[in-house]
Amino acid sequence: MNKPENITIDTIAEKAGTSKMTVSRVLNNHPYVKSKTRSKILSLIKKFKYHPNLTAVNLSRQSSQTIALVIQYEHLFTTYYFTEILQGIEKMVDEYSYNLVILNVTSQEEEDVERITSWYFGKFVKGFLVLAPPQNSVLVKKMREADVPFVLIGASGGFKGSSFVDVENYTGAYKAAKYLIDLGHKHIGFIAGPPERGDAREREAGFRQALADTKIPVAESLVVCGHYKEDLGYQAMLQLLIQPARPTAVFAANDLMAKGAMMAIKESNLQVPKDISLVGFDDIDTAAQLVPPLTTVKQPMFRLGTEAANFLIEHNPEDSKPLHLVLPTELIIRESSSRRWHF
Amino acid sequence: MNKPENITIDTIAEKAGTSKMTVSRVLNNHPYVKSKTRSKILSLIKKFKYHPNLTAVNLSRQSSQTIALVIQYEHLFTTYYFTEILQGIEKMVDEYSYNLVILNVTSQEEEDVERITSWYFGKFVKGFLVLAPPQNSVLVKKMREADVPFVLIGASGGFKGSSFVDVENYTGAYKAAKYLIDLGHKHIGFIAGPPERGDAREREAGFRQALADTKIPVAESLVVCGHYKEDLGYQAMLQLLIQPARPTAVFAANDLMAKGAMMAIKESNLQVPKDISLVGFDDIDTAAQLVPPLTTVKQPMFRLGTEAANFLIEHNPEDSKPLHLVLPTELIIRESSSRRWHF
DNA sequence: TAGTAATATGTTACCGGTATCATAAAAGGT
DNA sequence: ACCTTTTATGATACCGGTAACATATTACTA
Repeated sequence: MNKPENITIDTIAEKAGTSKMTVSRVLNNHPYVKSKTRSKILSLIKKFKYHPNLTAVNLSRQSSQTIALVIQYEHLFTTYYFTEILQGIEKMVDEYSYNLVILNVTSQEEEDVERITSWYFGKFVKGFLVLAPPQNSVLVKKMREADVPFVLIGASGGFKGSSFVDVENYTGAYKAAKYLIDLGHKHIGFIAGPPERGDAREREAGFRQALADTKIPVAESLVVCGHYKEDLGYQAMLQLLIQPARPTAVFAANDLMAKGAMMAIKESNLQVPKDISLVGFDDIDTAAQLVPPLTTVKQPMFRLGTEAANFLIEHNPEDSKPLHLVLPTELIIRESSSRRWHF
Repeated sequence: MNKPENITIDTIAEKAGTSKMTVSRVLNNHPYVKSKTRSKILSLIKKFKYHPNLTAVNLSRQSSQTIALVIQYEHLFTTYYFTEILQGIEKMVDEYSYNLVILNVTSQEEEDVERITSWYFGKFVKGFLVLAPPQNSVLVKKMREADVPFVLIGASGGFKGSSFVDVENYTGAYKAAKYLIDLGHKHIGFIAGPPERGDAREREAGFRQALADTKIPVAESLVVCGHYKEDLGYQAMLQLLIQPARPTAVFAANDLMAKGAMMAIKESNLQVPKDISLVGFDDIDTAAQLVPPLTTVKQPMFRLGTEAANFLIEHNPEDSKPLHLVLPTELIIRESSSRRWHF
């Protein structure tokens, strides 16, 4: 029953007959170590399966090499683009040899504030990336008050004083709506996202402005809310279809709802785009795989992740101005949209 | 430019005119502190916004109060039930005042092994919950070799020696298939999950056994693979529909594929369940919201999370036997399935 | 070959808490 | 009033590393 002794840096130093400082130098690739000493130590490390105690390392270095991503798990499936952003984040985190942890925040943010910020105050993490917080986020408010370093992802709207990366929701939506108008559509439906989210509001604003700019009145009966969810997009579309003056084109504030809408259209024995043109937003993976492939507004999601992570890691909050980065969106024209044929 | 001094336990002790030990006692609710002293210290803590350095606490206590959940982000959307499991985990984690971090593992597991296990070796986490690893998981293999504490969630199949929680995939699938058979169906299609996953194989085995037990031959042309993905479920169903002898019932190995399948059926102008009965597996949120609501096999996902987390937190690996817990599944009969009418 | 620079290693203090043991003060018992 | 408990607080060492500085060794230069 030999107790698996705790192997520390001292163990290795002793076996190697050196001071622990030399071992530390080997661990950190310091140049001033004789190659013979180095290899001896390395083999001992292997032999004893030594792993440095990261807690001790962090305490000593007074830094953590870790950042946290705060997300609302419940939203995971409506923030469908999540994985791509995450991949962007991970890329940066890898490049800097950082670590990433993911922390959950519920819709009762108040209860989570303490738990989450203590990761920073307790010196566990250098700062936070906050994914798409609601406009009135208590968490963000508290973080700002307490000078916690953070970068918001996709929530430029309500937090002008803080660092954020976001995409041109307004312009993207404007372009999409304008595109439909240019195709001859005058009766355009809109399936909106959740009103508490800034991006959703911007997209709606862009849509409305495009119509306004071309003197097309917005029929309020053609604007319905789908909260970014597929099944609610389906429901919303059904609602649009029973309108006395059915729209000839529909713009959904995200692809997931567009997908639901497409299903509803098909089930009503109508065709996309012959009877109804359909445009989405996000360009999620499945957008191109739908039948017909979905015309949509593409966001540079991967880059959203890299930029946010890069800033958080590179800049310490005292010495730099907040990051305000808004990336362009691009209209991807596929086969779900076409010129208006019927009246 | 007053530098925001680092507030430590010593700062508070000094201001309070006590030793830092007394402050430490206050922080940890030790009874032997005069209430006057306690309240004085508490007010100073508040005044100076003192937060204990968790890194120091952990180093001193030689423990971390943190567990990690390892998931493959890429799978996030096929492991749809993820959020419910997560909520179960978080419940336990909260109860024990633990912390949870989520770590990503890619499909190139080899590259992640070191990064992930170092969270344990570096004393950052007490152990791991591994969500639905592939059957030949390198990560799990290495963890076992290195005596890293972990609990697998939903992967009992390939890892008999390790701790796991899982559900009765085999029995659940058997029940579903048997149910369809009892409804008079003899021509039953099966949409399978990814063959590298144990649960998918068990579900297929249960399906096959039910047919075997009732002397119904399995038509291999009616078994197609959909890899747990919605759009592949759609494709798979289309394939089943062009078979010379169309199935009168289809069992999909998860709800997501069942959903895709339902779409395919509707688009082919057939009706569920009149023309084809449809049964899924998982009972995800949307299952009940489909039109018609989906008959499916419900898994106790929340409990899967609580049990796994509870075991990992409560038991240290040396002193206890591995956990082998298999929770029952339940057939939820809704409206997507009915007696066979036509031949 | 001494003198200086570059390389290699060691010493000490410190990061910010907690555990353990010692000691002081207050409370209780006779 | 004296002794024993209980309560309250302090002193010291320690957790496992790293930073900064000191010292020893080797290599190069004139």
